[in-house]
Amino acid sequence: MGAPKQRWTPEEEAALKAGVRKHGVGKWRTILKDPEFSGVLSMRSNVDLKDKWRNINVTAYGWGSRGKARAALKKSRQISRHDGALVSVGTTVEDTDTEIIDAKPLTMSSEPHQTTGQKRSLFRLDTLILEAVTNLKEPAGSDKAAIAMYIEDRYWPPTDFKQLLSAKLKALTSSGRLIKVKRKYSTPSSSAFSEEKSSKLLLLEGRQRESRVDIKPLLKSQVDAELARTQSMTAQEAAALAAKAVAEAEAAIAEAEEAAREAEAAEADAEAAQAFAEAAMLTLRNKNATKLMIQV
DNA sequence: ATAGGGTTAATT
DNA sequence: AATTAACCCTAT
Repeated sequence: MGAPKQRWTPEEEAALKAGVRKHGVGKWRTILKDPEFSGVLSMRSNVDLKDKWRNINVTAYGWGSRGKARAALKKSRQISRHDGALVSVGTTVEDTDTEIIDAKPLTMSSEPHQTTGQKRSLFRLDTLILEAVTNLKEPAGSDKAAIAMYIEDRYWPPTDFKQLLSAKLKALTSSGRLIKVKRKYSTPSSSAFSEEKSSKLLLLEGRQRESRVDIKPLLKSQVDAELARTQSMTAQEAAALAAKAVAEAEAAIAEAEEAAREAEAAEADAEAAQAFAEAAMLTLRNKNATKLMIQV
């Protein structure tokens, strides 16, 4: 009879990720032949690897049942949104491993005022944010990047709505409509207790429960997923993403400083460390995208 | 050999 | 019943 379905073990999954890291996405046969992974993956075929990789990335992005449709939408949006400001990067190909990208693309593009469009999206932004947080269903809450991605996927975003998003998140948090725990936002009802709205209390509670062992693997997997995606991108897409990553990293660093300033000593340490970790990973992601761009 | 669409088994 | 994950099929 047919094979009863072999579920992937964490070891196999780890081997696959490592293999992709070493050989790149799509080199399934190569990964399989590599003696370092051939042992663990001996029960798997190259097609299995491909399929599993697809599943990993789908889940890592919090896609629901309609991943395909959203992927299609996303792609068309990304293609249609190339500003051209980023593409002028490929000039220096040699020893430039750090600041190839002069990132200010997200600030103000030549758009004068589109009152109708911006106003409408602004009006819905509160709702969209809440919708994003609830639909993403991330147990530990969703960070700003995830929320932004969710919104970008479904609705056309204003040229730079990241700033607006930050402001709105802040407002929603202080008004109690969102709970912020370690730079991740979740809806109050999911937090079991709804009456206490002292954000500092929540902060401490969350810290104790998650104990930072929980949060790091999550972030790492997210970054891994995005790294993998950059490897399957075109140079233009990678450039756009890289620029975005730089902007995000800058924002993260700025927020870290802000947090450090206004929090007490112990909390400041934790907050700053977390923010710094995110910033560092964003930077790493940026470097990889840049590297890819050079190769291609 | 790989990517992508599609199907079926398993989880919730 | 709905969602997810492993598996299968086909075109490139």
